[in-house]
Amino acid sequence: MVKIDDVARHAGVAPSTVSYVLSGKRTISEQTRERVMRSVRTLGYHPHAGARALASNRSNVVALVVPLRSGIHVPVIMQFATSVVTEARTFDHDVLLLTQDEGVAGLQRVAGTSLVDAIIVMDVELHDNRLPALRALKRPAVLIGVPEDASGLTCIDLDFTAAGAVCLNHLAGNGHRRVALIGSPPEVYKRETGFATRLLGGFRQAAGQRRVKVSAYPCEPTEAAAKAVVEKLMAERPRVTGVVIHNESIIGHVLNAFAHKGAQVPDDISVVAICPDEQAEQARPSLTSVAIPADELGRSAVRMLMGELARGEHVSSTTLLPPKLTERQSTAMLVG
Amino acid sequence: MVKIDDVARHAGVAPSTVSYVLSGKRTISEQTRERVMRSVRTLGYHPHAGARALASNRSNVVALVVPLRSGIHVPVIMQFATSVVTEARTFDHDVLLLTQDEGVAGLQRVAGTSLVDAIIVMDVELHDNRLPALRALKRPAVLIGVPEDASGLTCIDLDFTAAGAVCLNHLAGNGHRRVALIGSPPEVYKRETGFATRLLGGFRQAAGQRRVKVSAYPCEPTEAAAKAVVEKLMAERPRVTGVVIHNESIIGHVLNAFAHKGAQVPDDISVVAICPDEQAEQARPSLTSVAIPADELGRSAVRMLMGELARGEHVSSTTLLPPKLTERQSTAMLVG
DNA sequence: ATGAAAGCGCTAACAG
DNA sequence: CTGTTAGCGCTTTCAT
Repeated sequence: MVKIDDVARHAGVAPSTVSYVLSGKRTISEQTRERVMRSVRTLGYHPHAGARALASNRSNVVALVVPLRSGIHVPVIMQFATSVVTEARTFDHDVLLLTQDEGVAGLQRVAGTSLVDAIIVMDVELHDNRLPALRALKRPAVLIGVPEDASGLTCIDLDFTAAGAVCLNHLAGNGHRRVALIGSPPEVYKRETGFATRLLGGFRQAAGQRRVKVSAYPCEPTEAAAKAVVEKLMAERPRVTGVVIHNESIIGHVLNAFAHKGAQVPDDISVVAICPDEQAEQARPSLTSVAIPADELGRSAVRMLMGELARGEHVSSTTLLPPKLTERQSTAMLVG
Repeated sequence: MVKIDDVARHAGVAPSTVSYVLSGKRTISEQTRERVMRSVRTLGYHPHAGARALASNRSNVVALVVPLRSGIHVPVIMQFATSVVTEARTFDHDVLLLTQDEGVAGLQRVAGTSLVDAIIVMDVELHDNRLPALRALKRPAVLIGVPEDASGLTCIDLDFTAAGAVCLNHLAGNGHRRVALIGSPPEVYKRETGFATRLLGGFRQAAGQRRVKVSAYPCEPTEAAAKAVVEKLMAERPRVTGVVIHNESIIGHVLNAFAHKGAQVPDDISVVAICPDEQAEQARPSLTSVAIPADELGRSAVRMLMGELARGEHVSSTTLLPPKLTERQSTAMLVG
């Protein structure tokens, strides 16, 4: 392995100069910079990550904790993870992948060993058991999702309360007076995962203001469950004309079920989904939807972390991205 | 931060003894081991990962390169990644997540800086441009997928050739004489991703031996494309009674399209899928399928890497996992 | 079965 | 603008 002394010798400078050229932490004359860079390239020099981490107290790695459980659409996780990796690379950082099942111990391990400089935690629940550990950590962390008590923490998420309201208001604005929400599986609400609860809350509150009658139907992520829920809905509330779907996995199945029962979208039923734009565009008919901005969340999470690392000081904050509703073919004005 | 000297002092031993207790690299009396472990716990000691990597020339991290492109079912990637992380943890290793778009440079970076001890590369193509770099790397690597020239490399994959044959033989054994393959998007075949090409090859070869007439229909991963392909198939080859689907994303759509055209599965059409067992079980009707063993591939990949790291010597090999076909409700004996 | 001490390769004062 | 040097915290010979 070629090391910094080799490069220094080859370029006729001091090792520290090579280090400074590489880190840009002090001004170097264009001459020597070039000479050093040439040596770096010809020798194929790669600084040793461990040595660097030891000397600088920075590993240039961030941890990403991904959920494994149900209720979160896998493609959204992947999209988020990809966005985190890509953005981290623009800051010269790498990403260590952790699964949620390591829990608190995993966080303490990677932070305690200085394996990572910072942590991103996906899918944080309202009463997440990792919150105390996260607060006690000596490294910056950003949570995707907002716990009930976010004090001392940095959180970011889509504003699901506003998203619920936006969906309802869109339907109400189109004249719909009876609207149903087809949502996540019951266990997601029980577990108190913030996003499902918040969306339902915003949905209900807006309904109250608009004097729209609403009902909620949790739904497991299977075709059979989707079909059953649609049948139950149509039997129990035959006068419902608007539906909000907050469960990416079953969107297609719900649409098929409506078609099967002879309900045309949007002629008989208007549908709004909360899902990635890509999915909304591919559906037939294309879906009016509130986007799940996985890319933006990932990018923002990384940027906030890098900001904290650069400043060296921690400021608690929670950022809620405003929902963006895009009108497509699945919603229409209620006639008659 | 508490360091090894603190632990040593607290336990009344030398730092090296603490190190040996933790690594188990030499025999320690039960007495001192316990004393040291108690000190470790009471002080909350976590060895510094960078220092460790520098001194031992081992980072205890493996890189996982995941694909971003189309043609690979996202849930399978996640399942594989999860399995890799979980298995790596049992060997006290962590996983660094890389995306394919960093290409050769990414491999050289993480290997060159000693950030990782070993590398797992998913979705390797027949003529993958990373092969030379992978061969030249001074660290063990295992490829998921088998390139045309696998010399000097360690590869592992499902035996897709055998899988193609198994699917065809199952249908042929049930009396089907005309069988179609609905496969991956055309670009996957053009790109020469091994698995699609191999499956098709095994399928065709078995058909030749069995004197079954076969045809192949590439298919984009959208509902519209699936519907179009089914219509085309039924128009062009009305006498086809058996179908193999090798494209996880469209399985549901294909089944719906058949139903829509009045073709009952399995009464009119027998269907075999290549997909994760979980997906096959959830489909209605449940699908006779050859499993994509993402878990097992992930576990095996990690184990092979750990083996090489332990032995310190590289042996090239390619492991093909035998396909396992599970009969479910979607295939039946051809009658009439 | 345990200690002592020499690095591992780099960064960041400090010095000029 | 550049060089000198003292560590960063651990592992691992070499000793005993």
